[in-house]
Amino acid sequence: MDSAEFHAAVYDKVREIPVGSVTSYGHIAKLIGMPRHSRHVGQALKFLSPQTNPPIPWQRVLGASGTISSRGPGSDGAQRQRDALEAEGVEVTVGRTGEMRVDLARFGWFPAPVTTAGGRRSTSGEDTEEEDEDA
DNA sequence: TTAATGACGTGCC
DNA sequence: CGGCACGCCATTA
Repeated sequence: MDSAEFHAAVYDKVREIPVGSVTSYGHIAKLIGMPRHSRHVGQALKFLSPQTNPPIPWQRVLGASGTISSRGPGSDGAQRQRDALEAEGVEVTVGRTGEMRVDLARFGWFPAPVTTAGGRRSTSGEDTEEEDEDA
């Protein structure tokens, strides 16, 4: 798979994230069949954000713990991401160290991968997890 | 060709 | 929960 196709795949998946929901780089990587390329997903987003026509909702992609990546102190990207998320109705909390994170139990969006063959994970039905958690 | 980097993830303390 | 170390891998120096 070329970087171009990788970017396309990432773009396609990220675009599927429903409004008001978030997911992790790692999950995107899994969805496109490359669970070890979590870091490259982020790179793809960086590469795509300024040039995709229907703007890619990169703000809906966070770290595996629901934490927003720093992306550099000088860059306000993280701040913009938080703002964009809140604008969509996603609750963003800030810790002491200024770390911003989202409650994945409430806003997380983790569809099961296709699991072509050999992959354990029941092909029939859906995975039994998450679902509505109301507090 | 080797070394370093990074929008990450997981295991440990 | 906070912080730290190690593993992954394509890209870049």
